[in-house]
Amino acid sequence: MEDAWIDQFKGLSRLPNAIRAELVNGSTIITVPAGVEVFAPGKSADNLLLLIEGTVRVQQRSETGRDVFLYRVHAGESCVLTTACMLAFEDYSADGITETHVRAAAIPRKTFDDLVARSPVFRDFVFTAYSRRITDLFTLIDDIVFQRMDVRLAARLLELADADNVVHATHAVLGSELGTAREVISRTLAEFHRRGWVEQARGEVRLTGRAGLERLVRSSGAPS
Amino acid sequence: MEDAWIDQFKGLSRLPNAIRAELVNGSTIITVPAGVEVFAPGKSADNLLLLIEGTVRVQQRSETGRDVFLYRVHAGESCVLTTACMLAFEDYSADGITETHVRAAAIPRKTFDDLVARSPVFRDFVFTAYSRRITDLFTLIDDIVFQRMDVRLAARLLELADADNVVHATHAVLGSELGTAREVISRTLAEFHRRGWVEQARGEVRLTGRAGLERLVRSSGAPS
DNA sequence: CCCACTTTGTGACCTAATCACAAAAATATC
DNA sequence: GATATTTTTGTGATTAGGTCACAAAGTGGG
Repeated sequence: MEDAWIDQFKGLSRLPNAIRAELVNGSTIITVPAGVEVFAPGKSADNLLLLIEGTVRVQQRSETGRDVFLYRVHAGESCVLTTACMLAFEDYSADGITETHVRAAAIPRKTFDDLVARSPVFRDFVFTAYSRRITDLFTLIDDIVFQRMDVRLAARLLELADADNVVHATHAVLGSELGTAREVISRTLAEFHRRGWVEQARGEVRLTGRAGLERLVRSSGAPS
Repeated sequence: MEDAWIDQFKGLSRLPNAIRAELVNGSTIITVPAGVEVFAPGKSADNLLLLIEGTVRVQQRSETGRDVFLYRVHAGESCVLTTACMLAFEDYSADGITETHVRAAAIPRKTFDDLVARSPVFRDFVFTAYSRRITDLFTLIDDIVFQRMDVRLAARLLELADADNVVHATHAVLGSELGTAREVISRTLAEFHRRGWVEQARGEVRLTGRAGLERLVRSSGAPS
Protein backbone atom coordinates (compact mmCIF):
# COMPACT_ATOMS: atom_id res chain seq x y z
CA MET A 1 0.00 0.00 0.00
CA GLU A 2 1.64 3.17 -1.26
CA ASP A 3 0.89 6.01 1.12
CA ALA A 4 3.88 8.30 0.72
CA TRP A 5 1.71 10.95 -0.95
CA ILE A 6 0.09 11.75 2.37
CA ASP A 7 3.22 13.46 3.58
CA GLN A 8 2.94 16.05 0.81
CA PHE A 9 -0.06 17.43 2.69
CA LYS A 10 1.05 19.49 5.58
CA GLY A 11 -1.79 18.82 8.00
CA LEU A 12 -2.08 15.11 7.25
CA SER A 13 1.30 13.79 8.33
CA ARG A 14 0.18 13.99 11.95
CA LEU A 15 -2.71 11.59 11.38
CA PRO A 16 -2.71 8.60 13.76
CA ASN A 17 -1.97 5.32 12.01
CA ALA A 18 -5.49 3.93 12.09
CA ILE A 19 -6.95 6.99 10.45
CA ARG A 20 -4.11 7.20 8.01
CA ALA A 21 -4.81 3.63 6.93
CA GLU A 22 -8.49 4.40 6.52
CA LEU A 23 -7.69 7.39 4.36
CA VAL A 24 -5.32 5.40 2.17
CA ASN A 25 -7.69 2.44 1.80
CA GLY A 26 -10.74 4.58 1.32
CA SER A 27 -9.30 6.64 -1.50
CA THR A 28 -8.05 5.96 -5.01
CA ILE A 29 -5.17 7.49 -6.87
CA ILE A 30 -6.34 8.81 -10.20
CA THR A 31 -4.56 10.45 -13.09
CA VAL A 32 -6.19 12.94 -15.41
CA PRO A 33 -4.76 14.50 -18.59
CA ALA A 34 -4.64 18.28 -19.06
CA GLY A 35 -7.74 20.16 -20.08
CA VAL A 36 -10.33 17.93 -18.42
CA GLU A 37 -13.22 19.29 -16.39
CA VAL A 38 -12.94 17.58 -13.00
CA PHE A 39 -15.96 19.24 -11.45
CA ALA A 40 -18.63 21.55 -12.73
CA PRO A 41 -21.95 23.09 -11.86
CA GLY A 42 -24.72 20.66 -12.53
CA LYS A 43 -22.80 17.55 -11.67
CA SER A 44 -22.51 17.32 -7.91
CA ALA A 45 -18.97 16.53 -6.84
CA ASP A 46 -18.66 13.23 -5.02
CA ASN A 47 -14.93 13.11 -4.48
CA LEU A 48 -12.54 15.37 -2.68
CA LEU A 49 -9.37 15.65 -4.73
CA LEU A 50 -5.99 15.99 -3.04
CA LEU A 51 -3.58 17.06 -5.76
CA ILE A 52 -0.36 15.08 -5.74
CA GLU A 53 0.95 16.51 -9.00
CA GLY A 54 -0.21 19.17 -11.46
CA THR A 55 -2.59 22.10 -11.15
CA VAL A 56 -6.31 22.70 -11.42
CA ARG A 57 -7.82 26.02 -12.43
CA VAL A 58 -11.06 26.90 -10.70
CA GLN A 59 -13.28 29.43 -12.39
CA GLN A 60 -16.78 30.77 -12.36
CA ARG A 61 -18.60 30.60 -15.65
CA SER A 62 -21.06 33.47 -15.94
CA GLU A 63 -24.34 33.50 -17.84
CA THR A 64 -22.75 35.67 -20.52
CA GLY A 65 -20.35 32.87 -21.44
CA ARG A 66 -17.26 34.62 -20.16
CA ASP A 67 -15.55 33.28 -17.09
CA VAL A 68 -13.66 34.60 -14.12
CA PHE A 69 -10.64 32.91 -12.67
CA LEU A 70 -11.17 32.24 -8.96
CA TYR A 71 -8.08 30.38 -7.80
CA ARG A 72 -5.58 27.72 -8.73
CA VAL A 73 -5.07 24.49 -6.81
CA HIS A 74 -1.45 23.31 -6.72
CA ALA A 75 0.15 20.00 -5.81
CA GLY A 76 -0.07 19.52 -2.06
CA GLU A 77 -3.41 21.33 -1.91
CA SER A 78 -7.00 20.14 -2.07
CA CYS A 79 -10.14 21.18 -3.91
CA VAL A 80 -11.61 21.61 -0.48
CA LEU A 81 -14.40 24.01 -1.36
CA THR A 82 -16.07 21.25 -3.31
CA THR A 83 -16.55 19.41 -0.04
CA ALA A 84 -19.02 22.01 1.16
CA CYS A 85 -21.18 21.01 -1.72
CA MET A 86 -20.37 17.32 -1.35
CA LEU A 87 -21.69 17.22 2.17
CA ALA A 88 -24.47 19.67 1.55
CA PHE A 89 -25.52 17.57 -1.41
CA GLU A 90 -25.64 20.67 -3.52
CA ASP A 91 -24.17 21.51 -6.85
CA TYR A 92 -20.92 23.32 -6.89
CA SER A 93 -21.30 26.59 -8.71
CA ALA A 94 -17.78 26.86 -10.11
CA ASP A 95 -15.92 24.53 -12.41
CA GLY A 96 -12.44 23.07 -12.20
CA ILE A 97 -10.26 22.23 -15.17
CA THR A 98 -6.92 20.46 -15.12
CA GLU A 99 -4.23 22.73 -16.53
CA THR A 100 -1.59 20.02 -16.66
CA HIS A 101 -1.46 16.28 -16.36
CA VAL A 102 -2.74 15.68 -12.82
CA ARG A 103 -2.27 12.94 -10.27
CA ALA A 104 -4.58 13.08 -7.28
CA ALA A 105 -6.03 11.11 -4.40
CA ALA A 106 -9.81 10.97 -4.72
CA ILE A 107 -11.63 10.66 -1.41
CA PRO A 108 -15.26 9.63 -1.77
CA ARG A 109 -17.95 11.52 0.08
CA LYS A 110 -18.56 8.67 2.51
CA THR A 111 -14.92 8.35 3.54
CA PHE A 112 -14.58 12.10 3.83
CA ASP A 113 -17.59 12.36 6.12
CA ASP A 114 -16.27 9.50 8.25
CA LEU A 115 -12.87 11.05 8.63
CA VAL A 116 -14.29 14.44 9.53
CA ALA A 117 -16.36 12.77 12.24
CA ARG A 118 -13.59 10.61 13.66
CA SER A 119 -10.36 12.53 13.38
CA PRO A 120 -9.65 15.90 14.96
CA VAL A 121 -6.47 16.12 12.92
CA PHE A 122 -8.37 15.56 9.69
CA ARG A 123 -10.95 18.17 10.72
CA ASP A 124 -8.19 20.58 11.36
CA PHE A 125 -6.73 19.86 7.93
CA VAL A 126 -10.05 20.47 6.24
CA PHE A 127 -10.86 23.66 8.06
CA THR A 128 -7.40 25.06 7.61
CA ALA A 129 -7.72 24.48 3.89
CA TYR A 130 -11.11 26.17 3.93
CA SER A 131 -9.75 29.09 5.82
CA ARG A 132 -6.97 29.59 3.30
CA ARG A 133 -9.26 29.42 0.27
CA ILE A 134 -11.82 31.76 1.74
CA THR A 135 -9.13 34.23 2.67
CA ASP A 136 -7.85 34.03 -0.89
CA LEU A 137 -11.31 34.78 -2.22
CA PHE A 138 -11.55 37.82 0.03
CA THR A 139 -8.19 39.01 -1.22
CA LEU A 140 -9.29 38.44 -4.80
CA ILE A 141 -12.39 40.58 -4.29
CA ASP A 142 -10.30 43.28 -2.70
CA ASP A 143 -7.90 43.22 -5.65
CA ILE A 144 -10.62 43.34 -8.26
CA VAL A 145 -12.24 46.32 -6.60
CA PHE A 146 -9.24 48.40 -5.62
CA GLN A 147 -6.14 47.37 -7.48
CA ARG A 148 -5.04 48.86 -10.77
CA MET A 149 -4.97 46.56 -13.75
CA ASP A 150 -1.28 47.09 -14.55
CA VAL A 151 -0.32 46.12 -11.00
CA ARG A 152 -2.46 43.01 -11.11
CA LEU A 153 -1.05 41.98 -14.47
CA ALA A 154 2.52 42.53 -13.31
CA ALA A 155 1.89 40.41 -10.21
CA ARG A 156 0.30 37.65 -12.23
CA LEU A 157 3.12 37.56 -14.76
CA LEU A 158 5.63 37.17 -11.96
CA GLU A 159 3.59 34.31 -10.51
CA LEU A 160 3.14 32.49 -13.80
CA ALA A 161 6.68 32.81 -15.12
CA ASP A 162 8.60 29.55 -15.43
CA ALA A 163 12.27 29.00 -14.59
CA ASP A 164 13.31 30.79 -17.79
CA ASN A 165 11.16 33.83 -16.95
CA VAL A 166 8.69 33.02 -19.68
CA VAL A 167 4.93 33.02 -19.29
CA HIS A 168 3.17 30.69 -21.71
CA ALA A 169 -0.25 32.21 -22.19
CA THR A 170 -2.13 34.16 -24.81
CA HIS A 171 -3.48 37.60 -24.07
CA ALA A 172 -6.96 36.13 -24.00
CA VAL A 173 -5.98 33.67 -21.26
CA LEU A 174 -4.33 36.39 -19.20
CA GLY A 175 -7.48 38.44 -19.63
CA SER A 176 -9.64 35.70 -18.22
CA GLU A 177 -7.19 35.14 -15.34
CA LEU A 178 -7.68 38.73 -14.30
CA GLY A 179 -11.31 39.08 -15.29
CA THR A 180 -10.60 41.74 -17.86
CA ALA A 181 -10.76 42.13 -21.62
CA ARG A 182 -8.07 40.84 -23.96
CA GLU A 183 -7.52 44.34 -25.35
CA VAL A 184 -6.61 45.67 -21.93
CA ILE A 185 -3.94 42.99 -21.60
CA SER A 186 -2.57 43.80 -25.06
CA ARG A 187 -2.31 47.49 -24.24
CA THR A 188 -0.83 46.99 -20.81
CA LEU A 189 1.75 44.55 -22.16
CA ALA A 190 2.60 47.04 -24.91
CA GLU A 191 3.24 49.59 -22.18
CA PHE A 192 5.40 47.09 -20.23
CA HIS A 193 7.32 46.46 -23.44
CA ARG A 194 7.90 50.18 -23.94
CA ARG A 195 9.40 50.26 -20.45
CA GLY A 196 11.68 47.34 -21.31
CA TRP A 197 10.11 44.93 -18.84
CA VAL A 198 8.87 42.26 -21.29
CA GLU A 199 9.45 40.84 -24.76
CA GLN A 200 6.53 39.35 -26.62
CA ALA A 201 5.97 36.47 -28.97
CA ARG A 202 2.81 34.72 -30.04
CA GLY A 203 1.53 32.82 -27.01
CA GLU A 204 4.29 33.86 -24.65
CA VAL A 205 5.64 36.76 -22.66
CA ARG A 206 9.31 36.86 -21.68
CA LEU A 207 10.12 38.85 -18.56
CA THR A 208 13.26 40.81 -19.29
CA GLY A 209 12.97 43.22 -16.41
CA ARG A 210 11.56 41.52 -13.35
CA ALA A 211 12.88 44.33 -11.20
CA GLY A 212 10.59 46.86 -12.88
CA LEU A 213 7.55 44.63 -12.54
CA GLU A 214 8.35 43.94 -8.92
CA ARG A 215 8.75 47.62 -8.21
CA LEU A 216 5.36 48.32 -9.75
CA VAL A 217 3.73 45.62 -7.63
CA ARG A 218 5.39 46.78 -4.43
CA SER A 219 4.66 50.42 -5.13
CA SER A 220 1.00 49.83 -4.74
CA GLY A 221 0.07 47.69 -1.78
CA ALA A 222 0.03 44.00 -0.96
CA PRO A 223 3.31 42.16 -1.62
CA SER A 224 1.33 38.93 -2.14
CA MET B 1 -34.16 25.85 29.28
CA GLU B 2 -35.35 27.98 26.38
CA ASP B 3 -34.50 26.26 23.13
CA ALA B 4 -37.18 27.48 20.75
CA TRP B 5 -34.62 29.49 18.78
CA ILE B 6 -33.21 26.29 17.34
CA ASP B 7 -36.24 25.85 15.13
CA GLN B 8 -35.46 29.10 13.35
CA PHE B 9 -32.51 27.30 11.80
CA LYS B 10 -33.62 25.12 8.99
CA GLY B 11 -31.08 22.33 9.29
CA LEU B 12 -31.11 22.14 13.08
CA SER B 13 -34.68 21.15 13.82
CA ARG B 14 -33.85 17.58 12.84
CA LEU B 15 -31.20 17.27 15.54
CA PRO B 16 -31.68 14.29 17.84
CA ASN B 17 -32.62 15.28 21.38
CA ALA B 18 -29.30 14.48 22.98
CA ILE B 19 -27.40 16.62 20.55
CA ARG B 20 -30.00 19.33 20.72
CA ALA B 21 -29.58 19.47 24.48
CA GLU B 22 -25.83 19.64 24.14
CA LEU B 23 -26.14 22.53 21.72
CA VAL B 24 -28.50 24.42 24.00
CA ASN B 25 -26.43 23.83 27.12
CA GLY B 26 -23.14 24.48 25.43
CA SER B 27 -24.12 27.84 23.99
CA THR B 28 -25.15 31.19 25.42
CA ILE B 29 -27.69 33.65 24.16
CA ILE B 30 -26.14 37.07 23.80
CA THR B 31 -27.47 40.45 22.77
CA VAL B 32 -25.41 43.10 21.07
CA PRO B 33 -26.39 46.68 20.23
CA ALA B 34 -26.09 48.04 16.68
CA GLY B 35 -22.71 49.13 15.37
CA VAL B 36 -20.52 46.73 17.33
CA GLU B 37 -17.68 44.78 15.76
CA VAL B 38 -18.43 41.15 16.56
CA PHE B 39 -15.39 39.72 14.83
CA ALA B 40 -12.40 41.23 13.11
CA PRO B 41 -9.02 40.38 11.67
CA GLY B 42 -6.49 40.18 14.45
CA LYS B 43 -8.81 38.82 17.09
CA SER B 44 -9.38 35.17 16.37
CA ALA B 45 -13.06 34.31 16.56
CA ASP B 46 -13.89 31.82 19.26
CA ASN B 47 -17.63 31.66 18.95
CA LEU B 48 -19.90 30.70 16.13
CA LEU B 49 -22.85 33.08 16.09
CA LEU B 50 -26.29 31.88 15.07
CA LEU B 51 -28.37 35.01 14.51
CA ILE B 52 -31.75 34.86 16.16
CA GLU B 53 -32.62 38.47 15.47
CA GLY B 54 -30.99 41.36 13.61
CA THR B 55 -28.37 41.51 10.88
CA VAL B 56 -24.59 41.52 10.69
CA ARG B 57 -22.66 43.12 7.85
CA VAL B 58 -19.49 41.31 6.84
CA GLN B 59 -16.89 43.30 4.99
CA GLN B 60 -13.26 43.22 3.98
CA ARG B 61 -11.21 46.18 5.09
CA SER B 62 -8.46 46.90 2.58
CA GLU B 63 -5.07 48.42 3.28
CA THR B 64 -6.19 51.68 1.74
CA GLY B 65 -8.80 52.15 4.45
CA ARG B 66 -11.77 51.63 2.17
CA ASP B 67 -13.85 48.52 2.59
CA VAL B 68 -15.83 46.15 0.45
CA PHE B 69 -19.13 44.67 1.47
CA LEU B 70 -18.98 40.87 1.26
CA TYR B 71 -22.32 39.65 2.54
CA ARG B 72 -25.00 40.17 5.13
CA VAL B 73 -26.01 37.62 7.74
CA HIS B 74 -29.73 37.63 8.54
CA ALA B 75 -31.73 36.13 11.40
CA GLY B 76 -31.87 32.38 10.95
CA GLU B 77 -28.39 32.31 9.44
CA SER B 78 -24.94 31.82 10.91
CA CYS B 79 -21.57 33.51 10.62
CA VAL B 80 -20.34 30.15 9.49
CA LEU B 81 -17.26 31.28 7.60
CA THR B 82 -15.73 32.34 10.88
CA THR B 83 -15.70 28.69 11.90
CA ALA B 84 -13.09 27.88 9.28
CA CYS B 85 -10.81 30.20 11.16
CA MET B 86 -12.03 29.06 14.57
CA LEU B 87 -11.01 25.48 13.92
CA ALA B 88 -7.96 26.36 11.94
CA PHE B 89 -6.88 28.62 14.78
CA GLU B 90 -6.28 31.37 12.28
CA ASP B 91 -7.40 34.93 12.17
CA TYR B 92 -10.42 35.74 10.17
CA SER B 93 -9.55 38.25 7.48
CA ALA B 94 -12.90 40.03 7.27
CA ASP B 95 -14.80 41.90 9.94
CA GLY B 96 -18.41 41.72 11.03
CA ILE B 97 -20.41 44.62 12.40
CA THR B 98 -23.92 44.51 13.81
CA GLU B 99 -26.23 46.68 11.75
CA THR B 100 -29.11 46.45 14.17
CA HIS B 101 -29.65 45.29 17.70
CA VAL B 102 -28.75 41.59 17.52
CA ARG B 103 -29.70 38.53 19.51
CA ALA B 104 -27.65 35.44 18.82
CA ALA B 105 -26.65 32.05 20.13
CA ALA B 106 -22.91 31.92 20.65
CA ILE B 107 -21.39 28.46 20.30
CA PRO B 108 -17.88 28.19 21.69
CA ARG B 109 -15.18 26.55 19.63
CA LYS B 110 -15.07 23.47 21.82
CA THR B 111 -18.79 22.78 21.59
CA PHE B 112 -18.76 23.42 17.86
CA ASP B 113 -15.94 20.95 17.30
CA ASP B 114 -17.72 18.35 19.43
CA LEU B 115 -20.95 18.70 17.56
CA VAL B 116 -19.26 18.50 14.17
CA ALA B 117 -17.61 15.27 15.31
CA ARG B 118 -20.68 13.67 16.81
CA SER B 119 -23.67 14.74 14.77
CA PRO B 120 -24.15 14.09 11.06
CA VAL B 121 -27.11 16.45 11.08
CA PHE B 122 -25.03 19.23 12.57
CA ARG B 123 -22.28 18.59 10.02
CA ASP B 124 -24.82 18.83 7.30
CA PHE B 125 -26.07 22.12 8.72
CA VAL B 126 -22.57 23.54 8.82
CA PHE B 127 -21.57 22.45 5.36
CA THR B 128 -24.83 23.58 3.81
CA ALA B 129 -24.27 27.01 5.32
CA TYR B 130 -20.73 27.01 3.95
CA SER B 131 -21.93 26.03 0.56
CA ARG B 132 -24.42 28.87 0.46
CA ARG B 133 -21.92 31.50 1.56
CA ILE B 134 -19.27 30.36 -0.85
CA THR B 135 -21.74 30.34 -3.70
CA ASP B 136 -22.74 33.86 -2.73
CA LEU B 137 -19.12 34.95 -2.84
CA PHE B 138 -18.76 33.48 -6.31
CA THR B 139 -21.87 35.32 -7.43
CA LEU B 140 -20.54 38.53 -5.91
CA ILE B 141 -17.29 38.22 -7.86
CA ASP B 142 -19.21 37.55 -11.03
CA ASP B 143 -21.36 40.62 -10.42
CA ILE B 144 -18.43 42.89 -9.68
CA VAL B 145 -16.66 41.84 -12.84
CA PHE B 146 -19.48 41.67 -15.33
CA GLN B 147 -22.52 43.56 -14.12
CA ARG B 148 -23.17 47.20 -14.83
CA MET B 149 -23.27 49.56 -11.89
CA ASP B 150 -26.80 50.81 -12.49
CA VAL B 151 -28.13 47.26 -12.52
CA ARG B 152 -26.31 46.40 -9.32
CA LEU B 153 -27.54 49.55 -7.59
CA ALA B 154 -31.12 48.93 -8.68
CA ALA B 155 -30.97 45.37 -7.36
CA ARG B 156 -29.51 46.49 -4.08
CA LEU B 157 -32.10 49.21 -3.57
CA LEU B 158 -34.87 46.68 -4.09
CA GLU B 159 -33.24 44.40 -1.51
CA LEU B 160 -32.70 47.08 1.08
CA ALA B 161 -36.08 48.79 0.83
CA ASP B 162 -38.28 48.53 3.91
CA ALA B 163 -42.03 47.96 3.95
CA ASP B 164 -42.64 51.58 2.93
CA ASN B 165 -40.29 51.27 -0.06
CA VAL B 166 -37.68 53.46 1.59
CA VAL B 167 -33.97 52.69 1.78
CA HIS B 168 -32.26 54.29 4.76
CA ALA B 169 -28.67 54.77 3.68
CA THR B 170 -26.40 57.57 2.58
CA HIS B 171 -24.80 57.53 -0.84
CA ALA B 172 -21.49 56.74 0.84
CA VAL B 173 -22.95 53.64 2.48
CA LEU B 174 -24.47 52.46 -0.78
CA GLY B 175 -21.11 53.02 -2.43
CA SER B 176 -19.37 50.79 0.05
CA GLU B 177 -22.08 48.13 -0.31
CA LEU B 178 -21.31 47.92 -4.00
CA GLY B 179 -17.60 48.58 -3.81
CA THR B 180 -17.81 51.78 -5.80
CA ALA B 181 -17.32 55.48 -5.24
CA ARG B 182 -19.91 57.70 -3.62
CA GLU B 183 -20.00 59.93 -6.71
CA VAL B 184 -21.07 57.05 -8.90
CA ILE B 185 -24.01 56.38 -6.60
CA SER B 186 -24.99 60.05 -6.63
CA ARG B 187 -24.95 60.16 -10.42
CA THR B 188 -26.76 56.89 -10.89
CA LEU B 189 -29.44 57.89 -8.39
CA ALA B 190 -29.81 61.21 -10.20
CA GLU B 191 -30.42 59.25 -13.38
CA PHE B 192 -32.97 57.00 -11.62
CA HIS B 193 -34.68 60.15 -10.36
CA ARG B 194 -34.85 61.56 -13.88
CA ARG B 195 -36.61 58.37 -14.93
CA GLY B 196 -39.08 58.74 -12.07
CA TRP B 197 -37.97 55.63 -10.23
CA VAL B 198 -36.80 57.23 -6.97
CA GLU B 199 -37.24 60.30 -4.79
CA GLN B 200 -34.34 61.44 -2.67
CA ALA B 201 -33.88 62.95 0.73
CA ARG B 202 -30.83 63.22 2.90
CA GLY B 203 -30.00 59.73 4.12
CA GLU B 204 -32.84 58.01 2.34
CA VAL B 205 -34.05 56.91 -1.06
CA ARG B 206 -37.75 56.37 -1.67
CA LEU B 207 -38.60 53.92 -4.42
CA THR B 208 -41.48 55.40 -6.38
CA GLY B 209 -41.18 53.16 -9.40
CA ARG B 210 -40.17 49.65 -8.40
CA ALA B 211 -41.38 48.39 -11.76
CA GLY B 212 -38.72 50.37 -13.60
CA LEU B 213 -35.96 49.20 -11.29
CA GLU B 214 -37.13 45.63 -11.57
CA ARG B 215 -37.20 45.85 -15.34
CA LEU B 216 -33.65 47.16 -15.37
CA VAL B 217 -32.47 44.31 -13.15
CA ARG B 218 -34.26 41.65 -15.18
CA SER B 219 -33.13 43.13 -18.47
CA SER B 220 -29.59 42.21 -17.73
CA GLY B 221 -29.11 38.77 -16.29
CA ALA B 222 -29.58 37.07 -12.97
CA PRO B 223 -32.98 37.62 -11.34
CA SER B 224 -31.37 36.91 -7.96
C1' DC C 1 1.55 28.04 -51.60
C1' DC C 2 -3.10 28.92 -50.17
C1' DC C 3 -6.73 28.91 -46.94
C1' DA C 4 -8.80 28.85 -42.48
C1' DC C 5 -8.05 29.94 -37.93
C1' DT C 6 -5.84 31.99 -33.94
C1' DT C 7 -3.60 35.68 -31.94
C1' DT C 8 -2.40 40.39 -31.57
C1' DG C 9 -2.83 45.57 -32.55
C1' DT C 10 -5.52 49.76 -32.70
C1' DG C 11 -9.04 53.47 -33.05
C1' DA C 12 -13.49 55.09 -31.41
C1' DC C 13 -16.60 55.25 -27.92
C1' DC C 14 -18.64 54.55 -23.35
C1' DT C 15 -18.75 53.43 -18.31
C1' DA C 16 -16.84 54.06 -14.09
C1' DA C 17 -13.11 55.72 -10.80
C1' DT C 18 -10.63 59.59 -9.04
C1' DC C 19 -9.79 64.30 -7.76
C1' DA C 20 -11.19 68.74 -6.57
C1' DC C 21 -14.34 71.61 -4.85
C1' DA C 22 -18.94 73.75 -3.88
C1' DA C 23 -23.66 73.78 -2.19
C1' DA C 24 -27.06 72.20 0.96
C1' DA C 25 -28.74 70.03 5.12
C1' DA C 26 -28.21 68.68 9.78
C1' DT C 27 -25.90 69.33 14.26
C1' DA C 28 -23.41 71.54 17.68
C1' DT C 29 -22.06 75.86 20.08
C1' DC C 30 -22.55 79.97 21.89
C1' DG D 1 -31.90 82.03 17.51
C1' DA D 2 -27.77 83.02 15.00
C1' DT D 3 -23.46 81.06 13.79
C1' DA D 4 -19.97 77.61 13.22
C1' DT D 5 -19.01 72.82 12.18
C1' DT D 6 -19.81 68.48 10.24
C1' DT D 7 -22.18 65.46 7.18
C1' DT D 8 -24.20 64.65 2.98
C1' DT D 9 -24.92 65.53 -1.77
C1' DG D 10 -23.95 67.61 -6.54
C1' DT D 11 -20.93 68.43 -10.42
C1' DG D 12 -17.02 69.23 -13.69
C1' DA D 13 -12.55 67.57 -15.35
C1' DT D 14 -9.50 63.93 -15.99
C1' DT D 15 -8.04 59.18 -16.36
C1' DA D 16 -8.44 54.01 -16.36
C1' DG D 17 -10.55 50.46 -18.19
C1' DG D 18 -14.30 47.88 -20.82
C1' DT D 19 -16.67 47.24 -25.47
C1' DC D 20 -17.04 47.11 -30.33
C1' DA D 21 -15.34 46.86 -34.84
C1' DC D 22 -12.03 45.62 -37.73
C1' DA D 23 -7.26 44.99 -39.57
C1' DA D 24 -2.80 42.79 -39.55
C1' DA D 25 0.23 39.13 -38.36
C1' DG D 26 1.34 34.50 -37.29
C1' DT D 27 0.44 29.29 -37.64
C1' DG D 28 -0.76 24.94 -39.38
C1' DG D 29 -3.02 21.77 -42.61
C1' DG D 30 -3.87 20.40 -47.05
